[in-house]
Amino acid sequence: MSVTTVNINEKTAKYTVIKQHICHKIESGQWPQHYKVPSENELTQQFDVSRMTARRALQELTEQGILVRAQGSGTFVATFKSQSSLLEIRNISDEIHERGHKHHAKQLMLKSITVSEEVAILLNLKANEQVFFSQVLHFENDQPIQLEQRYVNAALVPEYLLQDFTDITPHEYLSDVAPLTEATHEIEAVLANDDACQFLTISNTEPCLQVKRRTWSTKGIVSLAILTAAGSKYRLGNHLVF
Amino acid sequence: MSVTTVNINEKTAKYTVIKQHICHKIESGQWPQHYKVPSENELTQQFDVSRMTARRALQELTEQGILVRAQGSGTFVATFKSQSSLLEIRNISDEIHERGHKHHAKQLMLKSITVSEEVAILLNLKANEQVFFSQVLHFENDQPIQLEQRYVNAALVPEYLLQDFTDITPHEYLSDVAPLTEATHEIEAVLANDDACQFLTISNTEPCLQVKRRTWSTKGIVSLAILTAAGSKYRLGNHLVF
DNA sequence: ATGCAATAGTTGTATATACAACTATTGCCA
DNA sequence: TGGCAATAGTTGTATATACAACTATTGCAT
Repeated sequence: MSVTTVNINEKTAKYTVIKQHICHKIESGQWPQHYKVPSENELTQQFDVSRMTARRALQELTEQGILVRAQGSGTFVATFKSQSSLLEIRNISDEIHERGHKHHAKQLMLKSITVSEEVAILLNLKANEQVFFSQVLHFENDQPIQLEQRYVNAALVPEYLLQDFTDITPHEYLSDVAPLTEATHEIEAVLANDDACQFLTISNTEPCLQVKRRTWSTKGIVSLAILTAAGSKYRLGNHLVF
Repeated sequence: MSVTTVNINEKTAKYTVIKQHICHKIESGQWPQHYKVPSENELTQQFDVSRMTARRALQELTEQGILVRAQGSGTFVATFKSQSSLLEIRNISDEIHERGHKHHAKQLMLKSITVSEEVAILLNLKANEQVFFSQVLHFENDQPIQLEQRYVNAALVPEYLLQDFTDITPHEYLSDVAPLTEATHEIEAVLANDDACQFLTISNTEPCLQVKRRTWSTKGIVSLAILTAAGSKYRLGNHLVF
């Protein structure tokens, strides 16, 4: 006769127990910064597990930035002084959807082709290379909230201007065409220029949040987006939107 | 006689080879979103490795958000449409040091104790709970660049006002006293108030970048910091500073 | 045809083992 | 004492194995 046992309580894996034990030591102050934590072999004995299990606990805590490992030397509590936080930069339509079921609309204002030298420098291109430009105004509940001005490397995304961006945002289109990219950002507080004032229906004395976002693929820079939002209209939470 | 062989080229571990292979398939578009990637057993055969090695490759790509795994079903290419980027929020002294060996100074402007109801609400405290306040001006090369106004939960950090912050910043002190915390942020573009204008030596029409940062420990909210920087003076790179 | 049990396939956890690569210490020899 | 080789200890990579947990399909009995 066989009996099937069912775990009602959440099973806690062995490596999780070890992780919690180590976290507790650090949180309670017993293990200060740079403290040498028990080696894999020591944990193996203390918790009566295999070395691979002890290793997994140390490994995952290292990935979380709580421990630091050095081959040949040992594992140590990381310095948490210069612990840095992260701010998420998100897709604007995702953002608006999650902030309550508000309506997100967008309006394409302008599409053009440029060969300007200034713009080429912004994109790290040569002066004679083609750049596409698009200007999209994003709405939330019929209120304009963000102006998106985007320069796109024509060589990498030749069909960019053929899109009309009614179904997807420029960001979504580029993510499809040139996936697995990296991005760098600059954030500034600025006064909007005349165009932006008009589109966002604000006065030219109102401070705006401006994010410049450069995205890269393995073949080079894909686009530079300049997003401008009126500071008082669009307060950002734990993340910026794009 | 024994011969020692030395690897001149960087050794590439087997699991790394598998990771690169998978990444290539995805980057080149051969494996689209939601594509079912080979199972651990299949990879084991294809690459002539053990299952644990194949597993490690899938595991690490999952941690990077490139794959998604479902027990019992399989491993799939993740959706990269709403891929979100991250903006790092860093310690201000670290930041200045790394931007070239510029000098970072700070000047403590004010320390006080408050029991104001407004402030208590900001910190999610009851109206009668004590709050400390500090105001520190940060300099880079003798130029004021950031004003840091900070409200601190007195119950959690009773000795906050005893510090004079000549050696460490308030942020560093709090990180020591209440480590392993989480934080939420709000970013706004604002016009500086009169105090801030005076300290930062800017006019009251100049837009400023303002970050509100709430830090939490397991015992509750620790502090609310309001950091104000003149937009034109302090353009932020890939990270905000604190 | 419907419902249900058995089954094959997949990922998750855990162990035992072996060797490689690196570090710090020990101890010997000059 | 100074320099160097041997050694012990630590983390990194890799394999083989076993079983648990979950999912989707297959196939049988009603």
